[in-house]
Amino acid sequence: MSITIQVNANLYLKDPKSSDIGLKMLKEGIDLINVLGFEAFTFKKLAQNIQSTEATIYRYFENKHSFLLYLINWYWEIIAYRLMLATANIEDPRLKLSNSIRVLTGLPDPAQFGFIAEELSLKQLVIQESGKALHTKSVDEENQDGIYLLYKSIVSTVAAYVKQLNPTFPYPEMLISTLMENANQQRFFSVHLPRLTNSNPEKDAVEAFSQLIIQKVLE
Amino acid sequence: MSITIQVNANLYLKDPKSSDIGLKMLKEGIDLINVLGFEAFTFKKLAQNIQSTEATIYRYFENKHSFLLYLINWYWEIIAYRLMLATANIEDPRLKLSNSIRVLTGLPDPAQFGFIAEELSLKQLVIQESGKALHTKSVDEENQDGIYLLYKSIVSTVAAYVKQLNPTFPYPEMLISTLMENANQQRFFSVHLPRLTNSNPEKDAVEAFSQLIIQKVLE
DNA sequence: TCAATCATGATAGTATTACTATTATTTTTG
DNA sequence: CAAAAATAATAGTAATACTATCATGATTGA
Repeated sequence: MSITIQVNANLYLKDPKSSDIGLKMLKEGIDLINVLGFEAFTFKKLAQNIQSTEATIYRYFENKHSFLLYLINWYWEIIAYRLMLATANIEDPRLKLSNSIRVLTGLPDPAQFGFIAEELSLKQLVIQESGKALHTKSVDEENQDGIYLLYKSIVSTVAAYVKQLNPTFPYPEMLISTLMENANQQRFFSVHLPRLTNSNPEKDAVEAFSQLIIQKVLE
Repeated sequence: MSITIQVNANLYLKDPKSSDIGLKMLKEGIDLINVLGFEAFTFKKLAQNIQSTEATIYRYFENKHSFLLYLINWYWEIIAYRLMLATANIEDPRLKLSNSIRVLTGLPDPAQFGFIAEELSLKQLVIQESGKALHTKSVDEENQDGIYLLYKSIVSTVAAYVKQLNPTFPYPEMLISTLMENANQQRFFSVHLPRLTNSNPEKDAVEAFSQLIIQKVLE
């Protein structure tokens, strides 16, 4: 089975998944950003890496920033897809929620993944760079263009399970967005500033922490 | 009473608090970054704003990135100072912790502030830009230079109260760094992506949420 | 199969940025 | 008041984030 995940059309000028060279841009782009960091990443370097030219890349993406947003949205699409799978045919809201928290904050199950090839390197990229995509003067404009619809719908879906379990809990969206964002933050800490966390790459504790919070807060 | 808060000496070439023009750099720099966003902020623009030159600013700060780190560290110094005040002469660890959470996640008490003039605009800057300062390829180097010592000591101090209250809780540092980072994140959401949160600028709920988490998790 | 269209490549160019360097002028201080 | 230090003025550089132009190769549809 092979799955192609579609990304919001406002994020590209020409669909990169519609051509070989576009696919190369995505694949090599992810790796290059992971190696160089987003600041040092340039379309020129990417063009060299895929034996193409800056002009060609600019025909697919308006600019560097859009390219990053595209990749992050792609990641969210994967998460949304996994979320759907993980909650399908489950009635118990408690289980629905706990499966969702696994998808949002856990590490991808090695037994399961592989069929979305870029998932791991994309996750790496999101951990390192997603903060930069959001915290710009252009958030509001991008929000208007619907760039964050998917992100909001993920939070809203999972927050609904929270409401089901505990209708009087006053902060369902805040609880979910906290745990979601925090998962990336803690994994960044665990590599670079380990004193700020109790998780580490050998024994990842981010999901356990998140499940604990959920359980304690809603019990 | 007037308080001057000292910032880590690795963050500047020449102490900006030691001269008039240096102080202007800080004051105008904060405002300019808040207006333009860090990406569009340049030393040239700052120089124009303070009737000085790029060269002069470069004698105080190695580069734009260091300037941002300086400002964020200054904010942490203020927080550390407030933390010290808020926990002085208190024995009960429960109260110590709850006062600490107020300092880390609450809004500054209008009755109290004013004596550190830049506090409000600095907080604004931290909410918008602090993610960018951390998520760079140079984190590890900066960490080696001791840039994050203060941040780590804040987390460690408050985590110690958590341990006192509940010695078997397995994630004290993670709990505190989660709530600390989240406070900025949620306030960003409340302005730009309100569907992701249950706090809003009119009725800020970030501290209440944080205190609730603490209470539920440690009870 | 051939022309038209389209995607890409090659190359050049521009304004801005993030600095560095040099020298002149002003301010501070002993 | 002289020497030292700080700042201003100005110029310059390599890199970046694009835009523009035109040639070439591939695709397609009549």
